[in-house]
Amino acid sequence: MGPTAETCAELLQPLRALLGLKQVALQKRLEAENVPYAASGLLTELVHRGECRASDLAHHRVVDASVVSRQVGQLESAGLISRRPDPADKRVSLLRATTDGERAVSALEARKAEWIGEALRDWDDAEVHELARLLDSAMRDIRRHTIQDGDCDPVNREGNR
Amino acid sequence: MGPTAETCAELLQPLRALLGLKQVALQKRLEAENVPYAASGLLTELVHRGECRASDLAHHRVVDASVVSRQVGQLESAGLISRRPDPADKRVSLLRATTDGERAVSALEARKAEWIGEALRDWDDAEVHELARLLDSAMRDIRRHTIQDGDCDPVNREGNR
DNA sequence: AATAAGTTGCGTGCTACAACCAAACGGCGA
DNA sequence: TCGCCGTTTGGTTGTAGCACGCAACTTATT
Repeated sequence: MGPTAETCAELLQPLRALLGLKQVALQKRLEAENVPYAASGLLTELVHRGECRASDLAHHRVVDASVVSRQVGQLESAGLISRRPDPADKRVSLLRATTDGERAVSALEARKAEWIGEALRDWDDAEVHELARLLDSAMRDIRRHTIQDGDCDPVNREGNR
Repeated sequence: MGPTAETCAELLQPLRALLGLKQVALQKRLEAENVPYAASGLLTELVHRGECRASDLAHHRVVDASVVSRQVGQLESAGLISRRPDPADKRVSLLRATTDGERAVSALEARKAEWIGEALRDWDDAEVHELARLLDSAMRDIRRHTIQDGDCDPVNREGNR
């Protein structure tokens, strides 16, 4: 038997606060140079994921393929990623971060880690580690539970309002 | 003296995944009836916060006052919140969720908790509780460190913990 | 044929910034 | 003390830009 509904409800408030972090990140200019915020996120994803196709990124970020297509265009114009035709399928291009792109992501993550480190300077290292472990685990479970049976549900997607 | 940079970096990936939850929430229609997603978040904030002014909400959500103004308009049109002139200052109107608004938030949070509960059905209740505790604590510290938070809650009802 | 990857046109939602109004505040001089 | 005027603050509206979804299309795969 899983956790009680009350315990799950305890998660809601910090989760809500967490989603609000996007605003803080925007305010702190936590994005790569020359590319908008969303594209920076895509670039980070690509660096951690390694060479892959655009549709993989779209699926993973739960956005439409057109969104990824445009952001890929921005990143390519900025010289942060490169495309390579897939030898096995001429429709797809394989995306990979350039050296500049990897450098930008490293710098960005360093700034983020520093920011968090300052905010949590009173924490025990083991506690932060434990939080990271639990959070990572929870996100994997939530993603797995949500993406698979929520994804093939075309009735569900009538415009974003 | 605080967590190491490496440990903080461990947080980055789950945090990134967490921000992506917004997309999942949009697809699952995790919003109140008749109001867009962002306004639903504002309504939830208002319910937990109790009666307050628009500028308080703007500050805590780290958005411009104009954004709150428009979302308040949406929520008022939907009958989910009500305004009351502040007797002490004729410029401000005090905002409060209506009974309908509170009902909508309750229903929304129940759906969210159910969703999370299903995703974490293999978890131990104590572990979820521990995650909630750590996450809540971390968010408070990050917020406090990032925003100068003169957290003056004049009418703090309902200690959401 | 039917399906899939990617692109482009178009409409909408969310947001910030600037300009604006009205109320409140703060002297400062008579 | 009173009254006036400049400044500050809460809130609204206009404008612009980014992010996103959907539809339609092209090209390649099956």
